[in-house]
Amino acid sequence: VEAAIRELHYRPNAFARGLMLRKSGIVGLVLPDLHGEFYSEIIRGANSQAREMRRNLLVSSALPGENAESWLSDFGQRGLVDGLVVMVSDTMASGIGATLAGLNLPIVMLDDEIDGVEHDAVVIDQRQGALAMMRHLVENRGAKNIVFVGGPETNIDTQARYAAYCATLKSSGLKFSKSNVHFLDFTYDSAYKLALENVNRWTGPHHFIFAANDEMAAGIIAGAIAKNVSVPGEIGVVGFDDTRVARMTNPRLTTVRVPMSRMGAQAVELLCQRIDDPERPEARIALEA
Amino acid sequence: VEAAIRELHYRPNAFARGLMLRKSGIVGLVLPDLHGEFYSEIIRGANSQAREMRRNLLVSSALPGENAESWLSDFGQRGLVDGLVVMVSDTMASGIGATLAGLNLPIVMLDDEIDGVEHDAVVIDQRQGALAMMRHLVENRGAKNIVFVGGPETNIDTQARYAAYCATLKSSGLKFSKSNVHFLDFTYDSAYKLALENVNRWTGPHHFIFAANDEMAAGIIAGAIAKNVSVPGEIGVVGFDDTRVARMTNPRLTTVRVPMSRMGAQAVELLCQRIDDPERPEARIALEA
DNA sequence: TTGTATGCGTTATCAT
DNA sequence: ATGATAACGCATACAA
Repeated sequence: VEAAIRELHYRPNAFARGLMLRKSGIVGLVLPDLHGEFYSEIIRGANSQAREMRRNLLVSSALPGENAESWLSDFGQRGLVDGLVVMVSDTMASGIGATLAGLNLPIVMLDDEIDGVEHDAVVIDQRQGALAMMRHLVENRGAKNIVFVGGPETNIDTQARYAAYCATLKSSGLKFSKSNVHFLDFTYDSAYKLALENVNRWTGPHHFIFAANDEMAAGIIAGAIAKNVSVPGEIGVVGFDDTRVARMTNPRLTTVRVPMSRMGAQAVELLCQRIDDPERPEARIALEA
Repeated sequence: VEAAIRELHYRPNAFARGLMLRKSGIVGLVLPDLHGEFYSEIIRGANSQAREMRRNLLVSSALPGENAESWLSDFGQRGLVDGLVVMVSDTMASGIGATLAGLNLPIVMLDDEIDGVEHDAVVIDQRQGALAMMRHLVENRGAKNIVFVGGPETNIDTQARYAAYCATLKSSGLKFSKSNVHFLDFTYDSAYKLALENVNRWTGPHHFIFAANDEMAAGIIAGAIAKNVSVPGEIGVVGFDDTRVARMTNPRLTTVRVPMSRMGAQAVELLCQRIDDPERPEARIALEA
């Protein structure tokens, strides 16, 4: 038989197999967006772990203006994937939770959780990371004034980092000012523009800018330099994520390392474990920033 | 019937459907690597086009040290995917061609072609782009000496860009020197190191460095600055790809735009067209750099 | 241990 | 036009 298999190049048919086993060997990875190094690294980690687990990886991100929920439920119920790794990121998209619950599929949430539904999760301890950064600015660098530049206000990462920002200001007796808080879109260009308009107001001894990702931090640095403001001489800028851009700014960026590819890998590992053993208790892995 | 479908949340089973139709609605995207913005943008374009065509996208990249060919043939013959978009990039991996031919699946090659096998292709006119850049340096900037910093010597993009480099030197009467050619690995860090060691030798009036991607160009600029060499004062540096880093260097990088996400999108479109109509004549789309 | 038959959920074919 | 049934390729339960 083995000889015949080789001779005829026999390969079991995936559909017939799936029909009996109710398994495809495919795990889905659903991301809110595919732009930038953050998502790219998650895919890379997920791919590598999927290969390790002998699974295939189906990647998908909703197009802007598309009804992600109806697509997701349709897609999930056709049985093509054995489970899903889902990242939502936007706190406005609360309907997704109910949709996922209705799928009756193993789900691993990335960087988020949904109530009332059994699912595994991989989260990054962002609060701790953001607190560490803020503490660093206040305690080691004697920060007197810190500007916060976030992504969209409804973004879950922005919220976590903003909360740590507020908490640290309070606990260290620094004054909070609404005019020190800006919500952008995580891009270099918008941060660059913001810096052009505001950097003169921002500068001062022991003044810092805490950007919610590295790309915006890089944009702010470039904007400051364009306005002849010296970084870190007249103002300090720090970022978040530790993407490759953090090594490319001049000076190199102080940032918070987020294990992006590990997130993807861990999520896929958790998912495959649960597919193999549906009875396993819920797991929630927190990765350190 | 329609009412019952809604009431019971009926969804056709993907396996049973695939068994009859011999179609899964899944297209595969096989990349040599998932590192960096280049591949990330290809995935983004492919995803967006796949959604448009109501297909799902399976992404995969071989792990280092893995036998990609046996995996590919096994995978392709199980019938899970309706077709493949394949990027190889390394001219050493010539065995892949025969493997793909044996699959008897619709194939779209990215940035490459394989002989003796019918397949569609999406290529970037790199030669033209690299020639344009070289001509710009020679004609508009009066370049007298140009250093070439490529990726791996077996990389297909490196070869195309290197060929244009050599051709332009020849046609414009500049002297070629083996010591002006370096093959690295496309990363910032290795280019940074290379610059630290060589930048003093490189500087001079009308001296330029032509890096085969933006990341290495950024690394070279940073290395030069670290050695107190002014860019572009004492030496000019140009890149390739027009990734986001090109906007982040200071000064902004002169580079060649490569429509990465368009590549991914075009490839998926071509693939789906062929899946729907196997008789369609071979297509080969060249995108301008 | 070896061989045979049934069912998985569809689509397609054929008889009504 | 409508309804019954075979076939897709495999895994599994059962008979030999």
